[in-house]
Amino acid sequence: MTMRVRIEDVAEAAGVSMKTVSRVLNNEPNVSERTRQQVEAAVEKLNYRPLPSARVLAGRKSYLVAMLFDNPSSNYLMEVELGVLDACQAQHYNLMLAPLVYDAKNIVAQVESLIVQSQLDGVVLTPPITDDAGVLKRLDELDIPYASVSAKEANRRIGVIVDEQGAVCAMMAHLVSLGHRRIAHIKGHPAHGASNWRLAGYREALKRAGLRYDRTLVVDGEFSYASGYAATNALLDLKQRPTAIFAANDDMAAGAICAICERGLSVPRDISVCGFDDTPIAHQIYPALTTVRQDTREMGRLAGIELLREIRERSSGSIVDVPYTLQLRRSTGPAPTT
Amino acid sequence: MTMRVRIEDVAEAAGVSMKTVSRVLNNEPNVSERTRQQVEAAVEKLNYRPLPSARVLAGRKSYLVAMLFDNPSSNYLMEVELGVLDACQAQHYNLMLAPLVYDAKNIVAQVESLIVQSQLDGVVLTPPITDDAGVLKRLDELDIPYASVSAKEANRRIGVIVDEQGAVCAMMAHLVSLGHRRIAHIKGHPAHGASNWRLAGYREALKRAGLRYDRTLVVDGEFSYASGYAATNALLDLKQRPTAIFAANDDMAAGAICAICERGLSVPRDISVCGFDDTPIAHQIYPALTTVRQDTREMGRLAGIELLREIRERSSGSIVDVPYTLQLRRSTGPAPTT
DNA sequence: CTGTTAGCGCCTTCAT
DNA sequence: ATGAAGGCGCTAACAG
Repeated sequence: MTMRVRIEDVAEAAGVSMKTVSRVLNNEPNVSERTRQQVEAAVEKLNYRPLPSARVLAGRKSYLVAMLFDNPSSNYLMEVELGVLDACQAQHYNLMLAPLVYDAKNIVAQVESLIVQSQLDGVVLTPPITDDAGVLKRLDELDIPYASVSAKEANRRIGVIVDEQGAVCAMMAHLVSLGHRRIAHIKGHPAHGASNWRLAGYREALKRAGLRYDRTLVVDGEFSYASGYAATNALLDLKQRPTAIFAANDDMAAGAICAICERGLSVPRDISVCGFDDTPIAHQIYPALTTVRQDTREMGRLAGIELLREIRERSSGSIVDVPYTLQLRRSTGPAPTT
Repeated sequence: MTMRVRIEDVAEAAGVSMKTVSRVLNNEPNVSERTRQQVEAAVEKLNYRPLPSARVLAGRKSYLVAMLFDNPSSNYLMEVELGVLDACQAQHYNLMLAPLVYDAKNIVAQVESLIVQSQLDGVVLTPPITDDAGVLKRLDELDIPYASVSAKEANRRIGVIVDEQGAVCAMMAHLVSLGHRRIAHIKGHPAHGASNWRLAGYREALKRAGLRYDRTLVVDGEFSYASGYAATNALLDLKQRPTAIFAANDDMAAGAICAICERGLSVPRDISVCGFDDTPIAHQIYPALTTVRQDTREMGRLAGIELLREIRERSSGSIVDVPYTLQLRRSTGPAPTT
């Protein structure tokens, strides 16, 4: 039975006092570089990790942050979570997962109770909670630092974003270069800011390409496979079908491909399809999906880093812009010649 | 800004010692009924709530359990995690996520350090850590309660299982009833017990159907999409192709479908494909995948419940058998008539 | 720059 | 049945 390694043991191993070890652990100033390295070596060697309860009890901080999310079963959130976890572990913070039931009626109360009961030092917000005015207001009132992942423009203070509108424009340009002129768009869930940006990018791209905006080609969706499937069936019933479909996320694009195949049509020969996110499903369907990749895990990590920075030193967290990349795969091809 | 109410304040208000208040709070014996009521009244009046950190630091329990896992980006684990979270929240325990690098060399040390440093009250094990003899041995030595999700038979003490062999047999019977005689199997990752059960079920089913075991029809895989794709290409290169492919999980089945489509063949007209797990991808690919469904979230929840039961009262946790169901979808059909 | 001395709020052990 | 003293592991405040 191994005994727990305490700060005292690290101090002894490094030949310094407990307090000096504590300084190093908390990135406090007034430690010489040499001493810092000695302490870090000892921490590494003994594999020391501070006991959260003791820190909380002695100090004023809880070293606990939570990630707030709504729809728990999405690949997107899983990836973000792992990234946030990376950031927290690197700085010896604990991460609490807070699955919320996104119900406008009591969401604010849920959040407040969570923060007070658990003594949270800060929270990471994910869509669509990033854009709930009530939650944001209460967070400000409680003076709790928070970082948002892909918040709407108006709500951005600290966190990460991707230039989604630019990404959509770039993807649309690709479709246009393939000869497509009738390009449809399946919108995302209206509560998510991403839905707006992606739609904005779609319209912007049409304008740049000199194509007119045809509202019959823009249909509602809600980010789910089923909604993409339904939306595509509506598009296929049109007198004049689109030659390409840009779905606001991969799941809906997968649903679109299914609907197209079921009618005996071929992707991309008859209709090209592209998505957004580059979730695992993108390369696990046939044909592999052309999509926009955003590094969600990295986004989570950066959001975590900015949050912790803000917690450590107020007003020092910022917005980080994470680059996107186009993943051109088999689901897009030249427009059919009519 | 009010000062925090401490146990001392309650003691004073009730006219007793701190320890007596503590006894009442923890339902310990040796408190007269009259005293108990006085204390409870004081607690109520002052709206006192014990501070978790202080409790953990002073006591021996941490109210913290961890879920150990290896491959973080799998739908399977995400679901299990949510289930475990359900169980923990219901009993006011905290869940810590422990992504491990499964490297036989230091996995035991990683686990030990995690447990000791974080003062874990128990852990939930997921495959393949469930079957790492070194880890299990050390867990027993440390006398740390643990619950396993789908452990190998020999390692089952507390946790949840599914009759995977029976499930595979049932699915195979379905294929046989569709007229298939040349049925291939893509094996799972060798370190996972599930791979063995599924292979065993495959052989068992062949025997029951009076079909001979043809080793050229059984190929290696490792649960990844890419491995399913590669394995299927090998099968399609055979002089005598299979008419059905049973992949040990859904990701590999998706890879199989892709490989088949790429050769211009059709699923299920030329070849039927089925998988295992019923992860989201199963109904997000075309054609929708016939597969075995196991309720992974429920499995996580039950594993959490059994673990907490064991923590509360030793030797009271047990093994729970979770039922499976066959999901018959479009990827399987009648065997082609030769 | 570094070390010493007190606790943080609660539970444990050992008295009474 | 109850209480007093001591410490859990860490950090804040104050020395040097």
